[in-house]
Amino acid sequence: MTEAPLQEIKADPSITDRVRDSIREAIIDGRLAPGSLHSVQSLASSFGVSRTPVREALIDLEGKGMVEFERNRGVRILQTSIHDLEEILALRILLEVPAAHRAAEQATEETAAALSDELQAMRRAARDRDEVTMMAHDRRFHEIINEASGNSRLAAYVDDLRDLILTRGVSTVGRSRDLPAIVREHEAILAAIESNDSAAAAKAMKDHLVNTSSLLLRQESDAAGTEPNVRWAELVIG
Amino acid sequence: MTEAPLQEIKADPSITDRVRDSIREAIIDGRLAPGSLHSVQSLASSFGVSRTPVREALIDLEGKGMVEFERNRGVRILQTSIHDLEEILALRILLEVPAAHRAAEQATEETAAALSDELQAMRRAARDRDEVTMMAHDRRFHEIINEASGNSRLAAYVDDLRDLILTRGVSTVGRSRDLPAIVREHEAILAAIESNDSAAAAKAMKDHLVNTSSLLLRQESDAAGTEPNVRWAELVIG
DNA sequence: ATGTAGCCGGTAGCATGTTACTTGCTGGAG
DNA sequence: CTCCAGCAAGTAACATGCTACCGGCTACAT
Repeated sequence: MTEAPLQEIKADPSITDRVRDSIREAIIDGRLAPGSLHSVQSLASSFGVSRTPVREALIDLEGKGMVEFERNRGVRILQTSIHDLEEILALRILLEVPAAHRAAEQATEETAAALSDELQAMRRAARDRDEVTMMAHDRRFHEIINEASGNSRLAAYVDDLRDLILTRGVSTVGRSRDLPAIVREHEAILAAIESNDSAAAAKAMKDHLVNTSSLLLRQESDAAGTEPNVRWAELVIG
Repeated sequence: MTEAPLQEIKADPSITDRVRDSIREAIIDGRLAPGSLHSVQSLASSFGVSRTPVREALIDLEGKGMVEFERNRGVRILQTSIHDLEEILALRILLEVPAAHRAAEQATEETAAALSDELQAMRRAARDRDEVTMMAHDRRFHEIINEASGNSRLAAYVDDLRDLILTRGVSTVGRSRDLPAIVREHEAILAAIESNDSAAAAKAMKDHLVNTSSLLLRQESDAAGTEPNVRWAELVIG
């Protein structure tokens, strides 16, 4: 006979897990400056733990391309270059547009409702000019779609890629465009998914990502040459 | 004035690096059986090193989805499930078909020559019925194309995905189809790239990957239901 | 002033010690 | 025979010890 658990077991995140999250946050918000060099020892004492979990967390982050060990020197905080940004955004287009297509085919009531919730939260954040909250719900919105595609690896990989974008310390928003415009693009995506119109969902997602990419790359490089990411975008449906 | 180096410096791969490669090989060729549980201590003594580099190597492999730590129990060798296989093959189609398109646009003499070399080696291996050598050159062939697309992250990610496929211990070849057929598919890809016909390159790559996927999934699941990976394939050009 | 040999502090990489926990086993109670 | 408490073995996670090596600094030679 199987008993229902009285209480959900607490996952007991390890010290390594917590340190990894802390370091990732610190990199994203710039407290660990791109290009700067740090020793495992100094990080460990600032967290009040031993060197081992810090080192293990850094090995993880090295695998995701956020830091790099330099033998006998320290660990370098990496900055994603313009070229990295182009690669990452191209990958997002290649993966998320088909994912939106598949998600629209298979979307259930629950996923549509969850997306609607996130969109509502984005509207509120847009009204309040709260860019940080906006970004968080934007991220969750995309994550739900990617998971609804049925390909969990795709969702996880895109999520990792987004951390790398943040490593530049840029907001997707940018000065030139306002938050309501972004909300509108997501509304189009949601509408297509709700009506199970997969072709429209793909097109809406593609438009959104191409817009975001162009804006981001122009904002970062300002010497706006030809944008190679639109050439990748030509290679997906929608 | 810059001097030419008298001798190429040897990169001095760390113990961790060598252990990681050894463990990966052992997983792929089945010496570390899928689902089996091992202690860091036992692995360390079998390699004749201390526990630290072994643990660090395993953390790397955990990030790539090949193993999983179980607290106070050991480290579990993971087997990629049928569903994992579907996800991975879908990702390869999504990424490698556009990559072939871009590679054909930008291909130089050198890349075409390198591809030709690999293809030649594949022909020899096919004639000798040497499946292992065949696979190695097949892998390198795809890697060259992916790198020629200009997106190094894409190439690196696809390479990681291929390790996961091998974790099932399957050969791409299968009993049902012969090596020369595979060579022919690659010949079509190379021909398109040599003539800078990007649309044809994408189509050839798509055909090749869809064929390989179908074969692999049928061989593994043998209860061949509808194959969801062809539904992903509909979403890319070619 | 300039170049440089050698010292020295600091570091990652690796080895080893410690701890809390999980699990299989065993033996005794019912 | 069945059940389970408690013991013992083994483990990952974490802490700490050790070492070769890198690079900046200094001070001396030219």
